[in-house]
Amino acid sequence: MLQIAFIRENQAKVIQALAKRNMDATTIVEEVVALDENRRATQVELDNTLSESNKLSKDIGILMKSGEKAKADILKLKTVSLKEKSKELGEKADALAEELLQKLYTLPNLPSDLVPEGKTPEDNEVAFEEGEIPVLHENAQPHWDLVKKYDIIDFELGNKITGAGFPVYKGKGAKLQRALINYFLDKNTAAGYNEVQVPHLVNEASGYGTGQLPDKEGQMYHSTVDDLYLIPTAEVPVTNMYRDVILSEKELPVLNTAYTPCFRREAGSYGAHVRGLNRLHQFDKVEIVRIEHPDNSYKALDGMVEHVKEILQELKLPYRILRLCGGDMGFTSALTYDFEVFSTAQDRWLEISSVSNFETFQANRLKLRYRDENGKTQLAHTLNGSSLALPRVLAGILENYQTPEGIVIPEVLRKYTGFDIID
RNA sequence: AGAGAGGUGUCUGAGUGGUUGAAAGAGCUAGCCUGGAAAGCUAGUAUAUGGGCAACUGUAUCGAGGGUUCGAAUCCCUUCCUCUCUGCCA
Repeated sequence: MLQIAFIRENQAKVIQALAKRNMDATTIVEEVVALDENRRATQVELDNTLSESNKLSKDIGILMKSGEKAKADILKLKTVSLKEKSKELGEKADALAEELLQKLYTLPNLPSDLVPEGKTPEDNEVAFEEGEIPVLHENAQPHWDLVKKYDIIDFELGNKITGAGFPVYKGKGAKLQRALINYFLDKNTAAGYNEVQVPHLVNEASGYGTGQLPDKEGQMYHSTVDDLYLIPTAEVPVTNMYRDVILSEKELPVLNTAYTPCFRREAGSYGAHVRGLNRLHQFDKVEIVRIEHPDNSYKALDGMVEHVKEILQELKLPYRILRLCGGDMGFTSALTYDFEVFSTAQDRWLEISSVSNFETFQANRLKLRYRDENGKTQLAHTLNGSSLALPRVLAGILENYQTPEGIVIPEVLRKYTGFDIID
């Protein structure tokens, strides 16, 4: 959530920045500023009224103590109108604050200066590309055929148990998946991230904290009996560990990593691009989350990009990095790099990681702050990235490493899998 | 899930209607003392938000939300959480 004080003082800047998201924010910014002004004026009036009645109450207390009940009764009469007035003003201030909040929820984060102009994924900027695209043998197949051939992932079985998008991993497929999780976690902890295991269901406050609510309400599975949401990403529980927390400056940066399953309803998506592992309702992901000093957050973002790069280099997968354009960027992000692996058999790029700096957007909702050298509290910056999302990495490996003899396991994974080929 | 007890500041812990944002102690910070440290002494030590250049100051907050009252940490209701016992269970 954007800070109202910032919007108030930088209206033109906010409108200009949001234009990069192809959004005309003129009206809403004006509304928000007007609401805020009205709210503050009402609050001042309310505060003054309350101040007056507080004073009277104190006087009444003193009079009662000294036994001057008659005098106290006179003062009591005076408070009646003040009470009515403050009730009215309080209700008005609350209503204005609520309206303001709802409006603020609709405003996405301001894109950083580095974000390229653009409307669609085609406008994303290729920032980096590396790795050779392998030349596959004649009968190369997409992963959805490969997994059947080697009987390592069973989509039908998942359909039977749950429904579409909930596959069953079997045998070497399950082992490979587990190997990837362990490998990713080991890479992350070696890079200084602290491994945590977190709940897979979160409450409403956590959903609001990281910005999934109210923006993506329909995208999360909701257990209505207990009013809990299945996490769409580990980002939600991991970042919310720091909701309402004030860190000391020397505790920064905070680095955490977690493996969790992720649950996404993916309402409205269908077609060839969602075949096989390309889009699932439940998938595994290892996430990295950082809390940074504002001065350091973009350096940290670069560091995260380098870290994910290294993993893909070790896996020897051809990949590229996109700097997302204003139109394709997530609601809460200020700058996002997407990683895509090239699937030779599908002849297309598959998104496998998204690394973002949220600046203070999440911290403002979370009330995640640190104390600066002057002892003042400041909003921290939050960042996160996938390192990595499993299914598409798996798809990339299956498709790019296929040979007539079977699927060769990338070398770095062999000590985790205990086998070097799926045949 | 049922019965009981409880949730107070960084921590321990007092406070059952009246100048209580909150005793006391610990911790922490600064100063004094010391060759240095400990001890001792002195002062300071929540957050949010409004006003003010600032000093300063208004308001709100004692798990959360609502209510009673001139006045609530204290009384009432709802809700969440913790502990003990019983039940169930990986």
